[in-house]
Amino acid sequence: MLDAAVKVFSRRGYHGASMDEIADDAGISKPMVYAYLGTKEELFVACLHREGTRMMQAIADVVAPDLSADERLWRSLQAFLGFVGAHRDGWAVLYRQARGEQPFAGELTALRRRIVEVVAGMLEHTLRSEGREVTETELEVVAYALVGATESVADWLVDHPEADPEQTATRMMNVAWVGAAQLLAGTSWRPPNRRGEAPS
Amino acid sequence: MLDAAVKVFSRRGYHGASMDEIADDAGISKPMVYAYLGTKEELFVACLHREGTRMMQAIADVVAPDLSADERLWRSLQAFLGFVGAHRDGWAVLYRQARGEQPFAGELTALRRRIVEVVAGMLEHTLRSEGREVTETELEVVAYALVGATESVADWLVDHPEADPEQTATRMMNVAWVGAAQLLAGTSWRPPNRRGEAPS
DNA sequence: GCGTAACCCTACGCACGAGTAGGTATGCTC
DNA sequence: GAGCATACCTACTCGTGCGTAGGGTTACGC
Repeated sequence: MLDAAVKVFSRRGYHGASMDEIADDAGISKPMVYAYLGTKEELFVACLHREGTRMMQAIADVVAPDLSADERLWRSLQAFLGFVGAHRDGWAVLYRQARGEQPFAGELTALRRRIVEVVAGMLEHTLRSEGREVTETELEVVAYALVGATESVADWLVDHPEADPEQTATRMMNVAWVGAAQLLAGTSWRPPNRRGEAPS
Repeated sequence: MLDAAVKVFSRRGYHGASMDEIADDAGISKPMVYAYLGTKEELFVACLHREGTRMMQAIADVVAPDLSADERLWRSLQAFLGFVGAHRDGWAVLYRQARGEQPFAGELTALRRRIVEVVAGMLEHTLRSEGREVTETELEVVAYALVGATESVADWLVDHPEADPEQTATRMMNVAWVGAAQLLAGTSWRPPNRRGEAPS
């Protein structure tokens, strides 16, 4: 039944989806939806939570803490893009719909923050183990960039059903890791002849 | 007057914003809004177009075709993040609101596609000039990743008003360019001991 | 065969907000 | 100062869609 809701929400958006259509799609009538899932808002939150939990679980299932950083990143990417490929509707709800709607933006931000923190933590751990220091903000921005890049690629994947998630993950890894590896190794880019702007 | 609309749309979202509130915020009454800007949908599209055009213009103003690839990327990033920093509301409308609403998602996708194509074109030009071949899809995914990373960092910037756009651009450049430069140089990452998956 | 209870539906009330009709003030022409 | 146009507002209509009230149907107990 949540499946029907996710499907309709993903197609129409939160406001565009009518409870009638969801009920219709689920093969039951509206009062039943209210009886089982509560109001529209609660229903949407339920969808959000289920999809969010599923996604996090899909990643957690394949990531062991004793793996190397690049292996963990690779597995996460694989799991994540595999998940998105298999649950395109769910991802569309999470990523495209929930972000704009004020009542739910908070939920989403929290989920996203957890992911960013995991990525930042991974980077930080690797950096510290090599004795390099780095500011909190610096890490956060890099983590945001990596997460955003991945989300964007996931979005691309949703619109290209013929694409192979695993191959896409490899491509993504090329951008993320080859870049990150350089950063971790201490390579950094600096602005050309202007007022020097130390990257903190 | 469009400023008021953008402000309200960014705070409430497309559906959440009432024409009354927009009119109120602009200091005029509702029929005036209809007289000048037309229906709510037209009004939103007008906002979208203005912000989109402004953004593209801000970037076009600082990018000359005779610059090196990294210089162009750097200037674009600077201009883009500077723009977002100066027009947080506008960016919120473009990025957070318009994406989810079916009637406008197309507009947005078109804008985004143009940006992705520019980035992909830049990458391709650099690659070809070094004699390397690469598939269309490969380029597209990398471009999507870079664009998504930048959008994500822009999003971060919106939520951190105290951050300096230029410094953030430098950080972003570190991720994007250091990674991209490696890719351009031919370095690539491959999955560990599994069924070999040539990155095409 | 009649009470009743679980289950589900059709059909409605009601609020909210987009878009408009009709009226009022200000200024300009002659 | 009468006629008229422009600029704007208050106050309405009307559609849409959330949430619910009240009725029908099936199955079981007695």
